[in-house]
Amino acid sequence: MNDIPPEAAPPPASAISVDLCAVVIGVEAGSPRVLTVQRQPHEPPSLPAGPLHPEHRTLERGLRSWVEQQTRQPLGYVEQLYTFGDLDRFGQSGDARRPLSVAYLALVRDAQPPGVTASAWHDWYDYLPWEDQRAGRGALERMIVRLQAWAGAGGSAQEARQRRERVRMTFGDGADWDNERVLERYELAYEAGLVAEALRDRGAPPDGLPPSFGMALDHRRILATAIGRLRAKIKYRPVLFELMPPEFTLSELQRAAESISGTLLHKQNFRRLVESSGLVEEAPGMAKATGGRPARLMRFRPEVGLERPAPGVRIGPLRRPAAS
Amino acid sequence: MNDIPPEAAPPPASAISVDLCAVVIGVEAGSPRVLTVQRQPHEPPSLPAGPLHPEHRTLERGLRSWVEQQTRQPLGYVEQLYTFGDLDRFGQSGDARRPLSVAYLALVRDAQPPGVTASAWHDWYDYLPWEDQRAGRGALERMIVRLQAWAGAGGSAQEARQRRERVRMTFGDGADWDNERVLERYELAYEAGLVAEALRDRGAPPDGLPPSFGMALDHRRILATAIGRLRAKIKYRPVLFELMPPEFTLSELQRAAESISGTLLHKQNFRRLVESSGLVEEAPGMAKATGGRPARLMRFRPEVGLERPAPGVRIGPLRRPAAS
DNA sequence: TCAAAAGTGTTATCCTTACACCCATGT
DNA sequence: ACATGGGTGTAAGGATAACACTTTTGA
Repeated sequence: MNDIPPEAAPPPASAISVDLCAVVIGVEAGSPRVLTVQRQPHEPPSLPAGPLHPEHRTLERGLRSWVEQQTRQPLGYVEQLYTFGDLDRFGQSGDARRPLSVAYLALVRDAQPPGVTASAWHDWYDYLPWEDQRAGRGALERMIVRLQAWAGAGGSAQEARQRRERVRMTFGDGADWDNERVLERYELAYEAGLVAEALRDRGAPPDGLPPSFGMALDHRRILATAIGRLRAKIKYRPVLFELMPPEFTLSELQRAAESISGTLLHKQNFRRLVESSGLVEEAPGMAKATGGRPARLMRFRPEVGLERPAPGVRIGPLRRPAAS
Repeated sequence: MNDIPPEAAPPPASAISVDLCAVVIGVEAGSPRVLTVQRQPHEPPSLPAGPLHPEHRTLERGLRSWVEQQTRQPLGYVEQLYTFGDLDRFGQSGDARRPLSVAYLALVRDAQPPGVTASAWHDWYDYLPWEDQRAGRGALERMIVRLQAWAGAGGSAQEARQRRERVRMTFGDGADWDNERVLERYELAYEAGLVAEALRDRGAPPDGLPPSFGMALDHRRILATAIGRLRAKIKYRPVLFELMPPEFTLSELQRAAESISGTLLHKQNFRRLVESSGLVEEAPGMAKATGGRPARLMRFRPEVGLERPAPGVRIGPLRRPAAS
């Protein structure tokens, strides 16, 4: 009547060190930023992170305190992202300590003040250039060419066909781009040896120079997870406003949505969807014109959380892409 | 130029014991089941769980091995759910060991064979009765009455109004039921002292007998998290089929969807949505009739993963509820 | 007066919802 | 024959996507 092995009842203390790790995201001047920390000179940047301490009353408090210590950046919205704990996270390093990392997504309104620390904001598309389609599909298509080259090389014809199909499915062909599958694309690029971390982790030379900057450990994988989550979430929760200043124009809001989603949006319909969503209201005053008619200032209606369960910013149709 | 505190660079070994914990879900005879383990006689049931060991190459492998050891139930689909690590997870117990649990959602096709172990399948609505609207809104409305009583008692008139509004928002009024907010409802019930765990954790008497069964530790909270996730996910990924046998009728599929979502669905449109989704195809043979015309057997088309990025079962409109 | 950006109106199309109805089997 | 569940057709309504157009500013 009881097959539970004896060890199961009182768990033995399997000592494991646990890290808290943050993907802190902001939008500045229409470009999406991620907050990084330079732990060693001439090393790839890290995400802010630190060990979970017994004094941390909750995981989130521990995370906030590490980020503020390391970057002086106060956090706004925070949500748990994923827990990474596979033994080969950083490749077959001989490190016996299992590195368990609880990763968080954090959003801030004011992506401003690096300065005093070794932390800095970077455009996240420096790390994942193929995720940015706003200026055309060029970077994506160059990536697909490299991936198809990898898929076709080595292995049986059967395997090559499967790999090619997988590239097509993951990176999309033609208009079939799913902007949420960021992690799957990163992992395929990693597997294909087209990101610097793959080289580092397995000591094999990449197929030519990688088209992007690397990060420490598996932090770029964590970043990809965060971007995918955020792209999905702005569609059904009003998290986009967590990235905006208190007052903004609809164009600025659209620019932020475009930064996150990596695509251009159709202006007229975006405006209509936002205005009819009831998420925003007019604020007094106008934006100073930057080369055209001045725009109404808008603000988020904080009551929405009380009125409606779970609204998001309906993003609307894509803008017809300019000739790539 | 470098404010990072020295301790941040090489994380000190903050020894923390890490558990893996599984919400294993199956559907049997149109009712949704969760797999439990009885660790002690006359104690509330637990979810299968065990400590993460250094030998576990990945978290998921560790989880699978614990579940199979404790329940002999092989797992199918598995995904990470959430990591629970707040110090007061189980109330202010004096336990100094921080209990960090990485919880997983697992789906199985054959919710059959308990037998040999101390494990058992339970209808998950035994633990969260207000989440089941298939037979009317009775249980929900009884819960709302209790919650409103709690909201009105104690504190200022201002606080009472806020609590009442929160109950209305979380549990919905009239047709405004959001079936995904399972965790928020459980947490409000906990806060109101209407679940047994609240009593246990803070030693205060509940307002009358709780309307549901309890579970060990915070396992009912983890169950609520899993149900919310699953309810959301069947709408955009084909996970519903992970709960079905290889061949099934559309009615059985609908019954499963209803079990998960806790609501009745509109038959004709459910069928049409499923059939037009391309997720299923006809299988040879018919189901043995159970009181009407025999139904076509259907099967999931496994190729869909290769063709389309991320289809889900469009659930369609609710069935007009029978007079409650 | 022209470029640039803000902002409005309207229409075709598709998807969702709802309703009505027919079909095949066991008792 | 009739109850029960399986299965199909179609029309109304609403949301979306696409298009054309006007307004207000700075240079």
